Amino acid sequence: MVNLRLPDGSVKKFPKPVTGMEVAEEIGPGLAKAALAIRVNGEVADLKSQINADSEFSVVTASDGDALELIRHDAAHVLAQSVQELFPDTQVTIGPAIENGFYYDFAREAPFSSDDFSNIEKRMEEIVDRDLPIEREIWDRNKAIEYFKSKGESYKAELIQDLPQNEEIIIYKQGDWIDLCRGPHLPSTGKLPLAFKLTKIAGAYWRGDSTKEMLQRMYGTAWANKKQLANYLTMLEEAEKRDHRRLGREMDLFHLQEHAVGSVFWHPKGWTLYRIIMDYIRVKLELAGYQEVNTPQLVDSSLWKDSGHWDKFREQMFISEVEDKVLAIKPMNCPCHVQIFRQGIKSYKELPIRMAEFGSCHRNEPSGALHGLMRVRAFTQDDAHIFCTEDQIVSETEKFCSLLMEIYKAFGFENIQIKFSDRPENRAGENKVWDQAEKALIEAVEVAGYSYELNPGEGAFYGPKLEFVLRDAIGRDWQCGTLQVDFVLPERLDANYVGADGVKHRPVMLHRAILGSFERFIGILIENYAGRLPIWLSPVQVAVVSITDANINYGEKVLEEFNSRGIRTISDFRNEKINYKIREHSTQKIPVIVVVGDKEEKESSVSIRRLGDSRQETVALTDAIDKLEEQARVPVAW
RNA sequence: GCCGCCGUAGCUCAGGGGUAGAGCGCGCCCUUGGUAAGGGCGAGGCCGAAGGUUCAAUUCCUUCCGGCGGCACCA
Repeated sequence: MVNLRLPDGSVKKFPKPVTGMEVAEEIGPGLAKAALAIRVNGEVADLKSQINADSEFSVVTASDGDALELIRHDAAHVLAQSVQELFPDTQVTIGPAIENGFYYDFAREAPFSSDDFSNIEKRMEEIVDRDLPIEREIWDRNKAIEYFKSKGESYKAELIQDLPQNEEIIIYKQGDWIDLCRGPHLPSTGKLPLAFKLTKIAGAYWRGDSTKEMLQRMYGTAWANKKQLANYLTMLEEAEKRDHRRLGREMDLFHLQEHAVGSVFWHPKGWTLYRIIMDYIRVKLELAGYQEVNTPQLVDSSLWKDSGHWDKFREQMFISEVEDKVLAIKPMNCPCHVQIFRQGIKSYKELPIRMAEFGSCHRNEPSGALHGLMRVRAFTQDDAHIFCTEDQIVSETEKFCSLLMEIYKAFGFENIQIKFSDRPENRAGENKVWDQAEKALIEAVEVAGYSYELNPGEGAFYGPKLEFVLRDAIGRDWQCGTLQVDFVLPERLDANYVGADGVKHRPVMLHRAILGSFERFIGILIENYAGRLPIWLSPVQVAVVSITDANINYGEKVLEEFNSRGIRTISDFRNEKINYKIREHSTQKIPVIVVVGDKEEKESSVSIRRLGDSRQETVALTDAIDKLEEQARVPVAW
């Protein structure tokens, strides 16, 4: 007897083991037709799989959240079959479902091109039409290896060989096409909704290892229906419109050019934005008890050797040889901050010392990693190092976290996740020291009351770290802030303070940043707001626009009054129609357009129009200034 | 760094063995117009760089540089 509890709480009884399909048919023919798979005790399984014991049971249909993964995984298989039918010289490797779609990695001498997509998609649709049953089989390991070897599928054979000895070799068949796969799958290719599309072709290393050969990865997207597919494609277009590289040019914020690859040319408006953010952070840090410093760009290699960078980080450092010295452009600020700490004798009474620098750093990032403002070779961090005692780690962590949360909130980010990254392979310092540092940091974040997830092996070479990941308006995650506990560098660079006992002690160093780099953070801001920055961040806050030449004198007066109150205001008194000017300043994403015409001039008022809102409001000039001054102000807590 | 694609006017792009085109933008003129593009005229290009093939290269080939998409990397 098998008892199955259905989602509505009722129980179906079967005298002997049944397949998912049989249960679905028992419940109703409509459901049986819509069934794609089943869920037994929370695990998705093939419709044809047998249920031998009492279970929680439900049927997975296209509207089920788990259906998409099945659909995407099947789409990958159908893609692979299509490619092998059209291009028999292709070997298959792996092809999983991923967020929004799927990919399949192929090995083939000749490159595929996106021109091949329409043919491949057509063949995929044909295979769906053929409605091939998808059958699951368990094969003998050696037979499977022999089979794939005989077909010239060396990658598949390698995969099977590397599977743990006790693992079953599961094979899925659709028609005469066979793949090693864990499943589960749809019951037949005909169940795959015709709502997929190939999106891109790119290289990918075999087994994700850059020392191994490069395969050709074909990406696609797949959905439960055409409408979902269309929505997704629209969403991609929207995301492209908020690309900070495009908006940076359109809004005249910055540019990049090949004479300084990976470095930014900031234009006046972009630099204004940069400065607003920096000024804001500067005030916040001062209020939080930090002292700002500034340290050299070019530093002798001997310091980097002492700090450990020469060993662990040299590849990414720009080196300059002058006379008989080898200098490096600093990739980090920490060793320099230790030098400031080391000047004079420090007492425990001075700790914690919070040393901040808007530190300009250069790192020779791999060319393929560069990406607009998000990944550059020259950047400025909102960097600081807190020199403290071990006892102070917890309270400093708490203070830092609350400062960070407050600042993120001011920029409009409220969804923050914390990751804890522990010791990496390539590291400095004894294991004992790492034990100590990891324990201290975990304890600190727990006392501070934040939840976090583990990110094993991703710490900095000198210490474990917390990473603060913020989620933007369209759901993408960005790692910005960081807090790292470091027992290594103070040791290596011989930093010490005199304790209450009159003896020298090592301080602990907390490396921390909130924005990360200004460049990257500005990129994130632009994309998060799709260029429509909050008024306090807008490089130009107000445009004063005249209706006709007759209003220019009044317009000049309005402009002057706005600017004299610290509101960043430009004027547009050109001989153009008001529609034209509204459009232009709207596309420039200026948050407030102030229109002055005869009416406004006569009554000393202005008409205010806000970005994204076609309504207008006419208010007295003095009121307008008071109100906008208030709204345009930097949100510093006093 | 690796694989693939791409590089033509400020921007978006078309073209293609006989040294170039559109729209937008820009300049000038007309227009003085009340909330997302008024009209006319005009200027603007070493067709990424260097080599090669060819009577002839922006076009074909090679190399380099840069960009884009992934992969790897992000200490």
